Amino acid sequence: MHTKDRIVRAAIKNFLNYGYEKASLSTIANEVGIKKPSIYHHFKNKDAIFEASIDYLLCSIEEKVDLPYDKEHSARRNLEQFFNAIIEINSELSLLAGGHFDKPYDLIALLRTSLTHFPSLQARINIYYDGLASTLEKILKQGQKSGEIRMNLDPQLLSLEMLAWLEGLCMLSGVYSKISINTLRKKLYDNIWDMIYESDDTKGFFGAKKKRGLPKTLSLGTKW
Amino acid sequence: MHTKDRIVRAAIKNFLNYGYEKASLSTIANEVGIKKPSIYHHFKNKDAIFEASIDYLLCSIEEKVDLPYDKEHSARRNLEQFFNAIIEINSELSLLAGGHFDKPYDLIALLRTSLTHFPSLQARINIYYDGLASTLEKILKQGQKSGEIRMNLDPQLLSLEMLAWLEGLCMLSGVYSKISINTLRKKLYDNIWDMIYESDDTKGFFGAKKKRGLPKTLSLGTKW
DNA sequence: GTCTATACGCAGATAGAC
DNA sequence: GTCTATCTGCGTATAGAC
Repeated sequence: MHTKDRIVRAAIKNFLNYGYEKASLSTIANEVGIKKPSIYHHFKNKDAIFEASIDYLLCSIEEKVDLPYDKEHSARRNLEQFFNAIIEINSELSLLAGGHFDKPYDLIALLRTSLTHFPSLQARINIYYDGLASTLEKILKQGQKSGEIRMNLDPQLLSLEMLAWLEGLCMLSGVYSKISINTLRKKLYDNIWDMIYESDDTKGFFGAKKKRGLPKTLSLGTKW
Repeated sequence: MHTKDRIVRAAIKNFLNYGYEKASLSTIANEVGIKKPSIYHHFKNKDAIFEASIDYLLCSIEEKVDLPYDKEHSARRNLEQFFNAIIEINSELSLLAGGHFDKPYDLIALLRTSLTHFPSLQARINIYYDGLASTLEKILKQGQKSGEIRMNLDPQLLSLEMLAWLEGLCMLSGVYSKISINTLRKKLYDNIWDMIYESDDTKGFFGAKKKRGLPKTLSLGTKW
C-alpha cells in the first residue's frame, strides 16, 4: 500500500475515535511510521486529509449497500440484508477504529460534529442518504406490491423512519450499555417486521385470528 | 443569576456547538463577560465544567419527560406527548446552542464523543436512558392493556426501538437536509402509530376490511 | 519522499495583586 | 471574586538539508 493510502487509513481511525479537532497529525504520522512533516508532502493540510477520509468512508459504504437489493428475493429478506449491511458496516468501522466489534462507531456523529467546520460536506451527506433512502424505498414498494407489507404505510416516509431507526440504533448502542446491536440484531429486526407486515388476519376473508406468539417476558436489567 | 450558573449556561452552548475539545474557556469567559482566569474561581478545571454542564442538561431533560405519562389519557396520546417532549427538548437545546429551531442539536452526539474522555459518564447516561425507556414501556403496556396496541409486539423491545427511532430522527435531521423534524413531526408520529396499533380488522369478528386511506404520493425531492 | 529544526498560535492552567 | 501577567504544552504548518 502506498503511503498516501496508509495515511488516510490511519486518519480515519483517529477521526472516528477522537473527532476532527482532537485527532492529531503527530499521532497519525506515528501510526503510519513516518514523521509529521512527511504528511504534508501528500496532503496540503489537515482539512484535505479529513475530506479524503470522509469521501473514502462514504464511497466504500455506498458500494456495500448497493448490493443487497434483489428482485428475486422477498422484500422481507431484502430488508433484512439491508439492515445487516448497515449494521455490519458500523461494526467494521468500529474495528477500523480499533474498538470492540460489539460497540459500533457512529459515523453520523463524526459527520454531525464536522458540519460546522465543513459546510460543504452537507451536499455529500445528502447524496449519501438519498442513496440509502431510495434503496430502502424500492424494497418497501416491492414488499407492498407482493403483499408482504401493509398498504397503509407510506413507503417514502417509512424509508426515512427506518433510516432514522437504524442510525439511532447504532448511535444508542454506542452510548447506552443496555443495547448491543450484535446480540439484538435478529430480535430487533423481527420486531420491526412485525410492525409493518401484512398479517394473514387482515388479508384473509374470514378474519380468523392467528396466534402470533406472545411477547417473551424479560427480566429487568437484561443486557440486550 | 449567579456567575457560576452563567458559566454553565455559556459552557453548555459551546459544548453543544463545538464539542468538548474545541469549546474554549476564553470564549466561554467572553460570553459570560468575565476573564478566563475568573472561571477557575468557580470550577477546578475544564473537566469539572463539562461534568456540571452534562448533569444540568440531563437533569432538566429528565424533569420534562417525567410529565407526559398520564393514566387518564389514551396510550396514543401519552405516546404522542412523550415524542413531542423529546423533540421539543431537542429544539430547545438547539436554541440554547444558538442555532435554528428547525435544526435540533443532538445531545447524543456530544455524549458519544465525550465518552472516551469521560468513561465515568457512562453510568449517568445509562440512568438517563433507563428512565426514558421505562416511561415508554409503561405507556406501551398501558396501550396493550387497553387494546390500542398490538399484543404481538414486545413492549420492552419496542421501547428501545422507539428510543432509537427518536434519537435517530433528531440526529438525522441534523445531517440530512431532507428531514426536518418540525414539519414532519405529525406525519412521522402517525406513521409510527400505524405500525403498532391494533386495527379494527384484527379485532373485529367478521374481519370486514376497513379502508385505512392510501399512502399519499409525494414527488421525489420533497422537503419533508 | 522523508527527515531535523523551528516558527507560531492558542489551549488550559497558575501566581499573586487588588 | 475578578483581574493582569505569565507558564507550559501541544497543535498545525513551513524551511530547507539529505
